[in-house]
Amino acid sequence: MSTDEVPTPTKSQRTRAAILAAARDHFGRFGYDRTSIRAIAAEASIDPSMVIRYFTSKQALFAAAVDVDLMMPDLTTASASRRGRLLVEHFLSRWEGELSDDVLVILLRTAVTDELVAERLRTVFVGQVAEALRPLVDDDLRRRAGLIASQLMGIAMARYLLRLPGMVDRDVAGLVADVAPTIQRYLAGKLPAV
Amino acid sequence: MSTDEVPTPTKSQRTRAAILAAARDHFGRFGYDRTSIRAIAAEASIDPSMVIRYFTSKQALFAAAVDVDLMMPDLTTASASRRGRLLVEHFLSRWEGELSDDVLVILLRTAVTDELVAERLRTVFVGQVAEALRPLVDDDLRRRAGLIASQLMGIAMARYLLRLPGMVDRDVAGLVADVAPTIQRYLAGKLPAV
DNA sequence: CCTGAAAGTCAACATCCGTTGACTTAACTG
DNA sequence: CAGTTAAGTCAACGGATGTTGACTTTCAGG
Repeated sequence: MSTDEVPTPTKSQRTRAAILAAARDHFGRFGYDRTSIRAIAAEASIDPSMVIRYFTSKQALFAAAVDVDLMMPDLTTASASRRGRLLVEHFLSRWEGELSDDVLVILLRTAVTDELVAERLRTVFVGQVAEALRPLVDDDLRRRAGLIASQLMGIAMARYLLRLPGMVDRDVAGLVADVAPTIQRYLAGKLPAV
Repeated sequence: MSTDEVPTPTKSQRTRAAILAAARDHFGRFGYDRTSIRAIAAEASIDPSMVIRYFTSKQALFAAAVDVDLMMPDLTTASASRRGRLLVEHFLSRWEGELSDDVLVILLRTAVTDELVAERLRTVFVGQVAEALRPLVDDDLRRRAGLIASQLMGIAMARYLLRLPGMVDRDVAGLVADVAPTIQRYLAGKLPAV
């Protein structure tokens, strides 16, 4: 209680939280452009002007709603040969459940049409993915991180955003088993010279 | 000249082509929502109402502009061990150059926020990718096609749409060499049971 | 040259959007 | 209880969009 921050379930900044939740829901399901402040306000049972009052603009609301923490697991404690599988499991388990308000999915949906959001996603991958991989990898960090990101994002796109057949009709365990060797090779396998 | 269709460089349905070109350019660069008919008309040096006159609506124009042909190569003539590499080379060479008006990129950009476009992309993958793979694969066609699609789409996202570091700063040959074994395994390698 | 259809222009419509300012209600403090 | 401040409502603004209909220009064919 002493070091914890804001133990107070304080007044009506529950509305602030309600706005954020509604925003994440709408942004996640429809993307930035097709989400209107009016719709967010309606879902939060509040007036549209309040949304602007709490956050200054739609863009600022989006920025506040999408605060990314990939919660990358500590892979150094796992045996080297199992790290690829662990990485795949981490992302898939994160996305299973209802993923509509997963911030990473929101970012993916928006980054393809918004250069500022793309820049943000780049920062996340460099700062969190590449950084988590650094202690495991001695050579070609950027190269390996890029390859891993491409395969993981491809799965997110194919299975969760586009719902491609052949990807949606799989159970998580099977998918992990299929993809883990790929990630393991990108992570620690021998890659072709230059 | 007899069986060829419309050898005539006919009248001003060059404008029709101009509209389509401008539409592909804008849709490809900014996505569906951020492309206005007025902007397309301006780029085609024409009045916005003409765009509607030629195509009935913005949605119909999009549908007409995005007519997808992946031009999948015939992989059966290649030796079985090189087919993965060929597949990767095919897609990468297609996307290198200026890709802004590549219909597949336009589809990718739009499908993440538009369910109808996503459905269309699904049809393309089932009808063209899976179909091209059918003669090469004896088991688990959908499974293998889904895995391949996920890795290839992941590359498109990471390198061309999001421009992730570690993916943009590679030459094509190096990228092909890195990814080819993955595709080869998804295509013909032994996959875990069920 | 005249005519009539095709190609193109112009202005306006209805609608939705983000955002703003004036106003009213609720809640807390003295 | 009075009064100040925060929380919330209401109506409107200016702008952009897709789409429409009436009008004008272009131009081939008799």
